[in-house]
Amino acid sequence: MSQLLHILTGPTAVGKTRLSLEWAQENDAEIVSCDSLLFYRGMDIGTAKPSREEMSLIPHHCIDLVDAHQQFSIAAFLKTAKKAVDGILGRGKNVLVTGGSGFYLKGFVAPVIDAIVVPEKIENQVLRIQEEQGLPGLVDALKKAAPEDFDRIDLHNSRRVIPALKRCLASGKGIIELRNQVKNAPFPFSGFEVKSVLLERSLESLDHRVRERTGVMLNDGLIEEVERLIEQGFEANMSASLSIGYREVIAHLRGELNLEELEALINTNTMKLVKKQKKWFRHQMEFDQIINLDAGEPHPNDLFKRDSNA
RNA sequence: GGCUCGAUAGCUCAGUCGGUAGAGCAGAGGACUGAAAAUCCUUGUGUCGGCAGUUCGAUUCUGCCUCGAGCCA
Repeated sequence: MSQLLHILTGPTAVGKTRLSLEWAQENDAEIVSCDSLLFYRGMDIGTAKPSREEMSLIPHHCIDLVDAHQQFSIAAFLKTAKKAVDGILGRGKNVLVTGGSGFYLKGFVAPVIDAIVVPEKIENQVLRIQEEQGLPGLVDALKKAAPEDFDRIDLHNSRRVIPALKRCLASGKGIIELRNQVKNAPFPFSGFEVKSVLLERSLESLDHRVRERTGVMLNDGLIEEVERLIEQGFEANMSASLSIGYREVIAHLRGELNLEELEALINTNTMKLVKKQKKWFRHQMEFDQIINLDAGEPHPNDLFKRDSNA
């Protein structure tokens, strides 16, 4: 079987879902979701998860894998995605990877994480430093663990410092050494051929679509969905409960926002996400083809043709 | 109609005991090794509501006006 991945991405609300379904139907493909939230069960409305009907048309993978209070990660995601891809190829079908999570998407075309296993002892050690001394203590510890190049990471960002420190302690190696090692290491999709399409729209057009979509989400019961999730304890899962649409509804349920403010805030935060995604696609990835949907909906068979307006 | 309070960055507001002003948010740019829809970094000139007065100098003090909120009639 040929090891080929079709990747279809673009910012939130650009229109990925519909096009991906059309393409998958025309090309005997199954869909692998590349989204950092769709794997949480119960997060449906606010994530614009494909509907039951849509998922019944085409087999979807990497959706509804865990409960919303359970932690998931890019490592777990890539492992699951690899299994799904192998399965699809084994069935002799095409693979269509769709979603807007840039970091996760990169995992299909390049090594993005290392294979270091952090022992529980080190996990606890780092946690203790974090609790007792905060970021300065973590930076100090990192300086000791990797004196030559500790300052090559963002030392103001504990989300960078903590994993870096854990990896340095667990491996006994410096950051740069680890990075270089990862750059050349095999990754789950090493050797796969990739065809990629980036869907685009102007900010004005996306803004319009986002506003419309937020209104629909609230109408469809986003607030009730969040209430249900809170009962299941999803607030313990930061990556789920800090996501756009959800964290704003939580604030609303706490009485910090009225309905009008809620809708406005979801809109501006979604647009922030859109701009961040565009940035990621611009700086971190390369595409064979870029299609601006403002110019009109393409026919599914026009996708993945390398010679168009890329 | 009278009184009180307010009017400063796109928004919410600080502040200047008189020497032309600064935060948060938004916006813009950048980063990215297990939370990535997260997180972090950089980026702030605006008739300081209008007109006059006092002053070497007013956004700051005084008067009038305009607009807004509240209270009393």
